[in-house]
Amino acid sequence: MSETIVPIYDAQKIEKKWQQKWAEDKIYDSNIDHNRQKYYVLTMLPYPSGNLHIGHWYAMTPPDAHARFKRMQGYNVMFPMGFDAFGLPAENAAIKNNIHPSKWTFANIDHMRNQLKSMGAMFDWRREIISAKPEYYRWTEWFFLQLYKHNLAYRKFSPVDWCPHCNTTLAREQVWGDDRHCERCGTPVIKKDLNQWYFRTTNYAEELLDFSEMDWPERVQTLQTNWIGRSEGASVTFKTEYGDPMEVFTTRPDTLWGATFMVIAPEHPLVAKLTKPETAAAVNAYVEQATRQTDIQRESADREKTGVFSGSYAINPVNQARIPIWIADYVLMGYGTGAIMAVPAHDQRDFEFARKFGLDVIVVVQPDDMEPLDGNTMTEAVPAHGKVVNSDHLTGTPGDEAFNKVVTWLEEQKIGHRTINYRLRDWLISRQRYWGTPIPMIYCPHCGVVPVPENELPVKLPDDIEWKPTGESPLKLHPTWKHVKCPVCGADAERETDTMDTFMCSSWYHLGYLSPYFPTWPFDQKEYDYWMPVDIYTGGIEHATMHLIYTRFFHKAGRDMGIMKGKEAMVKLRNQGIVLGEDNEKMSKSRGNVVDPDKLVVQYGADTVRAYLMFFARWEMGAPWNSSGIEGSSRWVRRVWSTFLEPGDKPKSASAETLRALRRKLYQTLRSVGRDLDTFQFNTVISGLMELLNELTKAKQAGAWGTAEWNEAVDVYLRMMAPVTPHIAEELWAQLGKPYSIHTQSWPEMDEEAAREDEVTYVVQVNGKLRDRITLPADTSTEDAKTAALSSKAVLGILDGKKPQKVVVVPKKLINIVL
RNA sequence: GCCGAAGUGGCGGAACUGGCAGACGCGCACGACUCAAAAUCGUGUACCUUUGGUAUGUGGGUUCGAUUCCCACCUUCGGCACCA
Repeated sequence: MSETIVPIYDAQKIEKKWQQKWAEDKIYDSNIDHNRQKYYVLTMLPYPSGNLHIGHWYAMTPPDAHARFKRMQGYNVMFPMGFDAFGLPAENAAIKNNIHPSKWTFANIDHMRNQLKSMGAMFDWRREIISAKPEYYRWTEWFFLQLYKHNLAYRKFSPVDWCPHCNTTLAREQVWGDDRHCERCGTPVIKKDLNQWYFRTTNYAEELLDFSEMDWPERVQTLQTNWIGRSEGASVTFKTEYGDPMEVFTTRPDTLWGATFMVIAPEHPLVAKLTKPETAAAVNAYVEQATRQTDIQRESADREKTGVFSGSYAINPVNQARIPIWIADYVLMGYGTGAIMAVPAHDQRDFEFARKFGLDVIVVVQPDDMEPLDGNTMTEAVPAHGKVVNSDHLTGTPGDEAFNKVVTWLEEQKIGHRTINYRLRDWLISRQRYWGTPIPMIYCPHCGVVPVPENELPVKLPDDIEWKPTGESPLKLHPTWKHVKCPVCGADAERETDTMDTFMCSSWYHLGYLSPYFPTWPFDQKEYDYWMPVDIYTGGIEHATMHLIYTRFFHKAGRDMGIMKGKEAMVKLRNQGIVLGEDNEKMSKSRGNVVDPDKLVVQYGADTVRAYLMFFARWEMGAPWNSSGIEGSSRWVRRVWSTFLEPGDKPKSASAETLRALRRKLYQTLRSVGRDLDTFQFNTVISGLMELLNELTKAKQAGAWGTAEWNEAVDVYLRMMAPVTPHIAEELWAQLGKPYSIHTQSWPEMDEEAAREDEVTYVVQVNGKLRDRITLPADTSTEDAKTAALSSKAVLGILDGKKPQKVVVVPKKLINIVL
């Protein structure tokens, strides 16, 4: 063989060369083309932390292969990339290193953009957006104003979750775990009373539960459904002795007659009014210690119930019973109305409370399959549904009718109505930080809350800023920034000094790419009408209840305001898993198990890294990194190189049978690789290509090199490889004298005839056990196959003259002889 | 406690509609090449009491036939959780 004339595979050189050429030739520019079907591929944009992580490669390069595949199939594909550039790390770095967040952020972006380019992805960089640029955030501000105009943004003074380490408030979604810690830094959150801006996400609770016409993973649907937490029930208005209405929510209106007391949260507004002089001392002490308690202590489910009697009574509207009102922290101000009717016989929490404080337990539901219940002797609540008892005119109602019957009656009596309660809260967007989008509002002593006029947007962040982590927004401490004239009356007024949650920036970035920094509207309508909705969106599962709910809310609100169109912005969603360190732990600097993609690119080349990331795990599962595993992908890439470039022995001497087999395998692979690139089964894309290479090697040894079939196979192989390993595919394409560029070629045509099997191997089973294999022509009739199986030596030996009871023939697969 | 996902060789994983379990790769072993090593190439690689038998977390079921469908359980991971 003539190794000397075959160039060495130099990934570094090839990859740089082609990346440069593709950029010069603008082959990945995506423009409106009404003659072609559009395909918008979107991958969650990175935060410019400073360095690209292997996780970014894992998240981005397989979708890139998918995008490239779609492009070869003839779609007009847009695959944009940008940076989610506002956020705390920049500000923390600023404080630590005394460097301006903007400087830090934009330097990181420049570095990371180059790292991203080393992937060889088909990003259309003309469409890049950076959320921290005023040209971008003016529209984030504008969206805020639209939400405000449409009464979807409001300001409220209330206790909010506050991270003492990040010195800012957090949305409910950003508080995680049993100990209620900050999603970003892990510090347990505390409560603070602040005046904050909210979006009415709860207005869309019901619609957000509807996933029809969406191809989103079940897992995300479940997470979001649980997060929204819908419960059907009734709202019933009790009255205090003084006539104050006290609304409660219950999922069990059929137990209303069993309410023996009421419980209100320690923060409930009626606490003071209901407290009698003789109970004041106890109530005040209880409320005070409840406030002091952390949420961790208050919310642990196994904790013993505590509470105190308010001194007042309420009237149950269904039977005029006079029942005591208690104050207890097992009732949460944040869910329902902060007040409950307690039915100890049928709710375990109420039962424990009643037993501890000696309150009545009245049975009003009797399940058919249980002994008659007795409130005085029962040891736990019976939450099961069943026949209504002891409930005036409703006594005797079967369990399955009780709910509707009671609610209808409540509505007739005008004491209650059917309602639905959600766990979902409104989205708290105020952050007491500098590096975010300013909230474009002004507080005027005469006019109150006044929005900044749209033609004055953007409200820009000041550059000269002091870094004092005080818990107040740095904008508040700036000497001049907040002082403005009221746009309505001209009086001295003050700007809002809080900035927005960065999830606000990422709620509409998919629209930012359509026409970056468009001057007159958040996007160019022509681009919107052509490209939207996003055809496939990919990203990490950790955003299931944050970004992915916010962005759905944003789209629906935008649609209702006439800005956006359609039910959802992202039709299809796929989540990648996590690449763990070699030690099977999450990668972190402190563990020292971080895999650096830059080093891998230097060592193996981007194509090998791409191939390995697609091959080594099920993409949606993720797996621990394996540094010797990547050698396999590297070998594959180098074997492709040498197999295609080195001439074979005995060229053109292969038998017709060899060449037929080669084409068969080639087109069978084309079928599976195309299917798998379409359905995100990247690992089998690579294994399919590996198998085919093994077949090519065999054919080459058998003298196929130089034949028309060989050349056809190489051509098809390179096209199939192009989405996965774009550089080596382009280089080999060029070396073999084919016209530039392989990435503007179309996906190979399927040849069904070539892929057809001439022969099929039937598995012969006796009683389901494998006994023989027989190879028959593909067009053998089932009858002939059966005859062949029954005359197989192995079968005859087992049958030993007996007659089979039954013979099952699965065409082209299997024959099972049942004795 | 509730909701969800996943359990297949030493490892990552494959198996399209219920039809040959373990494709492909890693690792390992042996061999070729080499003075030697690396690289490369080739062969082998689930287990056992081996004319056969057992194996896809465990135990059942449906079926001629189950990794695949059904029931119960176990383990791991993720989410929610005094949510009325």
